[in-house]
Amino acid sequence: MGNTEKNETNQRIIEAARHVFAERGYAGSRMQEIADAAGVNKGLLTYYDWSKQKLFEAVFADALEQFFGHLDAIIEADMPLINRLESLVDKYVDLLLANPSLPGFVLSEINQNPAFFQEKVQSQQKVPDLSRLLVQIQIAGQTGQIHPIDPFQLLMNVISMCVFPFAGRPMIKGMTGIDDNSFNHLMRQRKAAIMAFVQRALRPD
Amino acid sequence: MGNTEKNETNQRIIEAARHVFAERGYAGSRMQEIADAAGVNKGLLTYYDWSKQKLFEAVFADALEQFFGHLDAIIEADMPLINRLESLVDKYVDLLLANPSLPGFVLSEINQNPAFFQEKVQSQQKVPDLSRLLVQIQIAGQTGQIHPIDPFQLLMNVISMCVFPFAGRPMIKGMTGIDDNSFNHLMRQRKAAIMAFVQRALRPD
DNA sequence: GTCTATAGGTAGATAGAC
DNA sequence: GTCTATCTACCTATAGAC
Repeated sequence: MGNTEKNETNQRIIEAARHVFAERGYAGSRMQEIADAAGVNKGLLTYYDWSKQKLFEAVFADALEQFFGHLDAIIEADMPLINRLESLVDKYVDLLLANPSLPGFVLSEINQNPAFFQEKVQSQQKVPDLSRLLVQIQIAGQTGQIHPIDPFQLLMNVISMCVFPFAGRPMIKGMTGIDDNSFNHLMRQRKAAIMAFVQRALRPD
Repeated sequence: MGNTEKNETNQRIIEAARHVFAERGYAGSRMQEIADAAGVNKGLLTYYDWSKQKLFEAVFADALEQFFGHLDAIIEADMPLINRLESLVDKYVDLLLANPSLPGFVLSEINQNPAFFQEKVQSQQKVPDLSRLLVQIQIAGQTGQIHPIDPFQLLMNVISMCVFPFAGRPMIKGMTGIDDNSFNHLMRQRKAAIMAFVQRALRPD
């Protein structure tokens, strides 16, 4: 991934690749379409030393970084469980509002090539360590701060509620007939809706 | 070798296509791999009048039917809201346990080809009408059966919590290192976990 | 019904002109 | 740096042998 110098044309190629790969997936993308989207000739992709595989790895590594990177910061910070969950929902939905195609892209590619993701997990630290958060949930249950709950299931609940609507965005848009603006509006409302839901479910008897 | 054999071979082709398309997506699938998975020669695909597109449409229509079909039955039935939600979670997680690759497949293809899904929605009744359920949630809130909640957000919460872990199954398996058996065990526990969570969140003050 | 061989088309990559 | 032309490999589909 050494091709990230400031060359403007090269940046346009990377941006175009990000867009095309996110829309069509790796297998469905064509170098010709990436070149067209970048407004450059296909031959230039070779000139800038990009193969399809290299372009994808650059774009996908970046997507994984975005998808998981924000979690780390939230998990490392020192705050009470409810605030941490609130911060997670707030920041995560904001991230997805700014990058609505991210979940669909990442989930599709991981589904279609689990081995590639497995490598990333083992070789690098692209994937956050959730154990601290899981322990905090366990303790909060034991000390009566929240109603006791299986930490894994709570975390899965919160992440599911944040991410799924974006992963299923074209489905939701298709079924309800709403446009991008209405969808975004619903998702901004959703931040408060999720937290209200979680807080009611967690509040001690 | 009579008609029975012909049907049997054709059936093996369809099953193989279901498997390969679910794993690799439309663009990443190869007719050769489908033939191999079916244990037949590639030329037979033409003999049984299958093009790649035809095979995919057959398999995908079936997947949509499974993904949405069960919702209809639950929505049509006449029961109190909480029971209906419980029935939805119970039946839906069971369906996904039996077909774990279904969400990843359906969501990937809809993301990569929204127009195709849009057609299905408009032309046919493959997609359930959720309005009855939304109205029931609204009324339950107004009559004090449950704590008032935006019906869309509640429905999104419940569906997200059921479907997302399966859509992200390779990711979850990769991050936690668990195998299929452990994953299935967690998802079976999850049915009760989701309903307990929802019921606590919805219970009136 | 099933196989082999191949036609026809397309996509990734690159050499070489400018 | 950018474009045109082309090479090579692969993929869908099918004709024809058995």
